[in-house]
Amino acid sequence: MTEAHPIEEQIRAAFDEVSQRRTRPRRLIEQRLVEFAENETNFTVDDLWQDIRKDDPHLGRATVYRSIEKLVNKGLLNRVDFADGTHHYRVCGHSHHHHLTCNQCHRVVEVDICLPKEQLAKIGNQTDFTIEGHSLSLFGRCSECRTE
Amino acid sequence: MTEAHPIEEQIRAAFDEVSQRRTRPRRLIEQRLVEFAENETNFTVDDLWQDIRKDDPHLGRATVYRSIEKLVNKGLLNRVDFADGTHHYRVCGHSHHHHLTCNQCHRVVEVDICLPKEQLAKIGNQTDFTIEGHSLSLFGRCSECRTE
DNA sequence: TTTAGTGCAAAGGCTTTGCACACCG
DNA sequence: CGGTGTGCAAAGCCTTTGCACTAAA
Repeated sequence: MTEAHPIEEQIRAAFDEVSQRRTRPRRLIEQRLVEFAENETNFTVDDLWQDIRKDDPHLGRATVYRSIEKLVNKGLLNRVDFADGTHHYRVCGHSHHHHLTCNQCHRVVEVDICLPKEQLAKIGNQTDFTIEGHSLSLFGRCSECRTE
Repeated sequence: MTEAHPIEEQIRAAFDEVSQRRTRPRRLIEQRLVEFAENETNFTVDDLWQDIRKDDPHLGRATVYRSIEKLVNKGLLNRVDFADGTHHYRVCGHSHHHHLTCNQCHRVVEVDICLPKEQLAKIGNQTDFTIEGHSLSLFGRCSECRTE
């Protein structure tokens, strides 16, 4: 667990880049995001809001939406769409990786699996597309949910 | 363009399995789906509804939602979530493949790229998950949009 | 005739927006 | 102080649901 730039700094830096004032709401959001990042937890907008409201019951839902939107654009947060139509987010500033989600408990782990570069290149040629990106999610069942 | 079971039959068969009556709305939906399938077009619920309303202005939106839901469960339709939060569908009864979508014109082509089996197995072991499925989408820019 | 399937409109979630106010710098 | 960022509530989407009615078998 050694990092040149701990996640805390990354989050703070991202916030600094998308805003000019260090307000109370943003500090609170920052706090939670650090926690979520450390636990590699995924969360919904509402999760985050409910969580923050324990500290500040007057903080508005819209504020949370507004912050999340900015951080997603900045690339710090990753949006994951579940099959049931709900949207989840996770802190994902760092290196390229993908997610494996448990179909039952929705636990997420990061995995370092990806498409072979040569295959991507081949597809690019075949289709005459410039490949700019991809999204990959694995689904399965974790050991705990399997034994239940 | 030769197929033992043309897409038309596949669609009809899927409908037959999820319902008991061959109603006018379903026939209309069927028709459009065949077109969409042939053109490999992706569509939203609303696209489909608007399209059908040209033939039958009284057909209800809810009916379209209800049919799509059944066909998705049946596996005939594939749901694709775009980054902007919109949901698209495409007819996809057949073999395993993934999609490459143009970021600009949203044209979709099917590609036969996938994760290496050995890698999937390795991930399963490392994480102690039973891998049950995956979703993979490629994004890029098609030749036409690139040259504009 | 029976009842699956439909159409309509209302209700439900989630998300965005408008606007006056608060508070950071 | 000045203007960014906030809170609130209203409005907007997309989607689902309840219910009386239509029409397929």
